[in-house]
Amino acid sequence: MALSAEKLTNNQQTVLDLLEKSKEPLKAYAILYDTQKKGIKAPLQVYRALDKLIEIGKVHKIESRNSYMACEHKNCNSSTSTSFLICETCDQVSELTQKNLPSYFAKQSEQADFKYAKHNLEIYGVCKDCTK
Amino acid sequence: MALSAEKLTNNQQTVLDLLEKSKEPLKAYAILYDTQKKGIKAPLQVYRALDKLIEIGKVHKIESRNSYMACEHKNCNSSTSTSFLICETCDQVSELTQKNLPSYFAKQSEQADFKYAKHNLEIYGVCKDCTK
DNA sequence: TAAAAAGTGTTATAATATAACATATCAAAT
DNA sequence: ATTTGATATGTTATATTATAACACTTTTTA
Repeated sequence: MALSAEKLTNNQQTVLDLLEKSKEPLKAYAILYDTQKKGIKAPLQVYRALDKLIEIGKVHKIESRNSYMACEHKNCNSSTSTSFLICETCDQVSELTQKNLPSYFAKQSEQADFKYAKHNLEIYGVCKDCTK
Repeated sequence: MALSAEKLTNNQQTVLDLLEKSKEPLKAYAILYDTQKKGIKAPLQVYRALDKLIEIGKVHKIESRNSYMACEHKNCNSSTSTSFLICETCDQVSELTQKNLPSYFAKQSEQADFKYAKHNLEIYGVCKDCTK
């Protein structure tokens, strides 16, 4: 079955719903706390749901923050590369949608004799709302 | 006193020496284990040394691996942006030295109404040695 | 040389993530 | 329809990564 058509289990859907409602990325134990009323009782249940959601591209991990966010793109089914814009003022994170980043990075990598496969880019700065 | 001329303390020098000798990035508790003979006894001593070394730009953290490496550049005294090439085969990490990355990212960010300050880039792939 | 700043050593604990194992669910292939 | 294999679940325990708090020492600077 194609990844994009994957049917989610209860736990997976519960975690995804929460992340989609959240304005900021959430940490695993925050997710645990917020989903206890939905029957999720242990960290492993959260991490397992996250693992699957990340695998099918519905969720991304922001490595430098140990936090997780729902993918903003419709029907995203890639778990490969990620590019974030992280506001240092309000902690909101958005995704940089730049189709040519991979080819740009592939070119840069090649100059260092390195074969590009995927990337994680975390840009820090100030978002639109916070510059006002 | 200028950062680049900063004199390191014993613990800081011990941790930096170890990282400079290492071929791969090291994890904090690996650093702790390897420096016990030099008098470092507790995690906090490692983390405090790392914090300082990162601050003065001598060490970088690879976020997605929770590991630390000595900066490869001479007299690096910037703790702002980082760009890594991470080999998925042998786990060696090198730094991408690309002067124009910040301006490139600044431009990309601007298109999303985001004010660029700094970045962390982690490129995954296969290094020169491992493609042979 | 006193005050301020930075670092130390130590114990305890917080925060993040995985191991192990028995059981359950579900799709698909006979 | 039923076995089979893959995937998910629930649970307890534990590993890994990182920081808090506090008393004390050293170094820098004014």
